[in-house]
Amino acid sequence: MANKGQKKGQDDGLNDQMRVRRDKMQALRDKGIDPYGHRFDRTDTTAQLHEKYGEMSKEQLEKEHVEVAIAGRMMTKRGKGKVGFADLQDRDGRIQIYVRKDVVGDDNYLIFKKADIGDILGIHGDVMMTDTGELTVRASHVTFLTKALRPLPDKYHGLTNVEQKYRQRYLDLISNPDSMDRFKKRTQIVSAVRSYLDGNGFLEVETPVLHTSAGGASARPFITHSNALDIDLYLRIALELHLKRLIVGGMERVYEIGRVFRNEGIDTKHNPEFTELETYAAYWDLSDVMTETEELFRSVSNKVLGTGKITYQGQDVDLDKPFAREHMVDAIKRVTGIDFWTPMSTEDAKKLADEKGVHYEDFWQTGHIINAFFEQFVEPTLKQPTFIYGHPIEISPLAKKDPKDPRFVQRFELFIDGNEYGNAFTELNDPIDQRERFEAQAKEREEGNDEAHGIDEDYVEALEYGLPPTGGLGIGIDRMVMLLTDAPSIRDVLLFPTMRPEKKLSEDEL
RNA sequence: GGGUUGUUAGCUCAGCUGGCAGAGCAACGGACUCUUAAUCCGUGGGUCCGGGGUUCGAUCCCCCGACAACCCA
Repeated sequence: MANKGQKKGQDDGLNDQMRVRRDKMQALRDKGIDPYGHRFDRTDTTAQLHEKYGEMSKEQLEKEHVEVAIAGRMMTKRGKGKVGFADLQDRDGRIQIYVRKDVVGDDNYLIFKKADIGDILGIHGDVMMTDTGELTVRASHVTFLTKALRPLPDKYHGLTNVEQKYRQRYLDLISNPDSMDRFKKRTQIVSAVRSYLDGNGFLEVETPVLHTSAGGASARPFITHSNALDIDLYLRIALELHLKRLIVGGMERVYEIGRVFRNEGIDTKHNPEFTELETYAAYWDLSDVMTETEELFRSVSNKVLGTGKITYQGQDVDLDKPFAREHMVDAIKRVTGIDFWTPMSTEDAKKLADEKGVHYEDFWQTGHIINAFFEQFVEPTLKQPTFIYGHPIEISPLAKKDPKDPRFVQRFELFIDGNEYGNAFTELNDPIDQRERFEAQAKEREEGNDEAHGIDEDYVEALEYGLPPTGGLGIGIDRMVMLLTDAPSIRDVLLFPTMRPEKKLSEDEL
C-alpha cells in the first residue's frame, strides 16, 4: 500500500498531485525560497494561544494588538481571492490563520496562495477574533518552512484504513487527533508509573535485553547470535531474574520498565515486543504487593485521567474502590461448584476436565487443570478489579509455596473486565526449592512443553548468597494503556506495531 | 492453526443480473477582501491487490497467492 503512489500514474512514477507539488517546490526555489527551511522561533503553541486569548473579546484583542509567531502544518485552506484563511496544526492543536494580500504583500501572498495542504508554515502576525468568534492569527508575514510532496489523507474523514494507520503512523498522528491524544496519554501514564514508584523508594534500573538463557516467564524466545562471543543469545522474555539478582545485591527496591520479546502469536492483545513493568521490594509479601498494585492503578488513573472511574469497551470499571480478593480455588468453586480443595490425582482432575469440556495436554498435572478451569470459567466473569491469588505450584516455578498448602503458591493475578493486568508473587528465595522447580520445568520441557523454563544455574547460585523475602510484581504497560485509553487493540497503543512486510517480488521469484 | 470479511483515484467510499470505471474531499484553471467540511464555473486523474481460469466480454463468477481486520481454538 505504501508503494501504491509510486507505482501509479505516468512513467515518472508520480501521480498528478505529486507532480504538481514537485513543480511548486521548484517554483519556490526559482524565487529564492528554500522549500526545506530553517529554524523558526515560535512565541506560542496553538494551545497556548487558545489558553491566553481564547476568552478575550474582539475589541480587547484589537486594542492590545498581541504580536505572535506560530508554526505548524496547514490542514485546511479557504481561499477568497485577495484574502485567505487556513488552519495550522501543531503538537497541541490547531489555530486559524488569516492572510490578506494587502497586508503581507503580493509576493508573500502568492507563497500562501500556492501552498498546499500538508505544507509546514511559520506565521508572524497578531491575535484577533473573527466576526464569527474564532480566535485567529492575522498574518503579517508567511514563512515557508517545509514542502509536502505527497497529499495528506482526507481532511474530514482522516485516515481510517487500519493497515495504513499502523504502517504509516505519522499520517494517523497528523490526521487523527484521537490517536495523537492516546499516545500522549501513553507517555503520561508511563511517567505517572515512574512517579509513583520513585516516590515509594524504588530505584529504576536497566538490565540486559540479550540473555544467555531466556527465563522468568513461560514463553518461546527470539534467538539471535553474537559474532564476538560466537554464541546464540535470546531476547529477554521477562525482566525477573536479573532484577532479583539486584535484590540479592542489596538494592532492596528496584523496578524496570522495558521491552520484552515473546516469539508467539499476534492478536488484539499480543504483540511480539511489548513493554513490561516489574518491581521487586525486599521484606514485602503478597499483601504488600496487592496494596502497591492497587495504589499504582488508582494513582496513575487519577493523575492522567483525573478520575478512577473509567469505561473500558462499554464496561464501567471503578479503580477507586478497594479491589476484590479471592483464592483461585474458591473462585472456581463459586462459579462452577467444583471443589479443587479436595485432594485429587491427575487422573481424577483430567476426568473432571473431560466432563466439563476443558482441553488439556498430556503432560498436564492437577495444577495445570485447575488453572485451565479458572481461565475458562472464572476469568471472563471478573469485571471489576479482582486479585485472584493462590495459583497451583505447577504453573508458578518462581513463587514461594503456601506454607499451609504446598499445592499452591503465594501468587496473585489482577483481572479487570476479564483480562489480566498484573502478575505477582512472594518470590521463591529457597535455592534448594528453586533448583527442584527448575528441574520440574526441565522435565516438562522434555515432555513437550516448549514454553517451560530451563535451569538457570547462575540464578540459583545468586539465591545461594541469600535473597531476602521479596514481593515482586509484573504489569503489562501496553495493557494498562489500553485500559486507561479505552483502546480495543494493543496495536492502538503501540506507535509501530509489528507488521508483516508488504510483499516485494525478488528476482528469483519471478 | 481454522473461519469470516476486506483490498476500486492521493484520502473516504459507491459500483445493480457479467456489457465503455463513479461520487465527495484533495488537485489543476477561473471568479470572489471575515472564511471555517467556504462557495460558484470549468478540467484532469485508475495496474479495480497480484497471478491463472470460465466467457464474445470479468472490478463483478471460479481457483491460487499477498496483505490486513475481526471471530474462534
